[in-house]
Amino acid sequence: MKYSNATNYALHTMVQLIRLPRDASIGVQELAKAQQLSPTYLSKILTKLTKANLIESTPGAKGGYRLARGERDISFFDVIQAIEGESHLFDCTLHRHEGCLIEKVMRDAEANMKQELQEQLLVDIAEQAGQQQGGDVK
Amino acid sequence: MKYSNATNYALHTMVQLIRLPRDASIGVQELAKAQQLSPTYLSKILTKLTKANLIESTPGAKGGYRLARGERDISFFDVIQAIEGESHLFDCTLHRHEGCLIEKVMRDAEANMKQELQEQLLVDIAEQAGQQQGGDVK
DNA sequence: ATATCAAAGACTCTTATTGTCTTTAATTAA
DNA sequence: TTAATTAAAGACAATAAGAGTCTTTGATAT
Ligand code: SF4
Ligand code: SF4
Repeated sequence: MKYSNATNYALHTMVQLIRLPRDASIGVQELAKAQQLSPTYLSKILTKLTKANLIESTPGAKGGYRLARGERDISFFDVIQAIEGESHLFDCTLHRHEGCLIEKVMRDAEANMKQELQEQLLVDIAEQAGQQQGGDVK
Repeated sequence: MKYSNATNYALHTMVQLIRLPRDASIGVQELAKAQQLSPTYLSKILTKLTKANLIESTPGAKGGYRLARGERDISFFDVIQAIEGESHLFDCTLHRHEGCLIEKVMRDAEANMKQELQEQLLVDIAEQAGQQQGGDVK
């Protein structure tokens, strides 16, 4: 029970993109290099982020990726949901009783966490995170 | 990214045990029947619950399982942790920078959820849940 | 037309979950 | 003390999900 590595990569990639100069684009090659990650694999992650309207892509020469919205409009939750999907942490696959109380407790707790992650903006950690992640990627 | 079925089974089993008359024991056979689940598989789950000191077991004839502590001392979180372990929802397997801000945000949100689950007692839903789960297990 | 880039899909590899089966050990009842 | 009963442990198989690679297609700029 753990968020996938893809989510981790996505968060880092978004930080990279947020730290990019306004209106600049960057290709998957460069993005992948910073994370020591295969470009084709990262490409899949980027496609998910694109479909979630967090970033936008332009193919062809001088193309690449850039943010699709203001940086103060990008939360941790947005990125996580783009990768992990809409699925719930708890999903009863058994009988699906109407008005299940177990599910309600679990869903409420989960909603709480997601709410908190919705309020956390990536841009708020992007500056300091840059010192870390930009620093010793060996 | 979903809590395992085992966690679901464990929650249901704990509800069953909470609804049991005081100081009565019940064997894995009966517990499994109510959930239409293989006894040997449920047995593994029960062993985890036992190791987490949520229930206690006695082998041999007239043995079985019963609560190991007061029912107001058993939270959702206790059961979940017994099955899922201590692992975190977010665990950076990459560089493990000191004082990572991404991890901090994720861990704080997770802690929030777990705190809420710690406050939710199984006994508080056991009565109504019994009507559901005891009812139409077909 | 050509070089450059993202998107899509088929495919493999690895890991975790789910589940079964068999053996061992502890307890009670006869 | 023997037999019946029950949990614990561990080996094993089946399935599903995640991680990752490779190749093809399609869009864009020069
Ligand atoms: S009580 Fe809730 S969790 Fe349990 S089987 Fe019914 S719907 Fe599922
Ligand atoms: S910044 Fe945090 S999440 Fe990113 S690689 Fe470092 S420790 Fe891991």
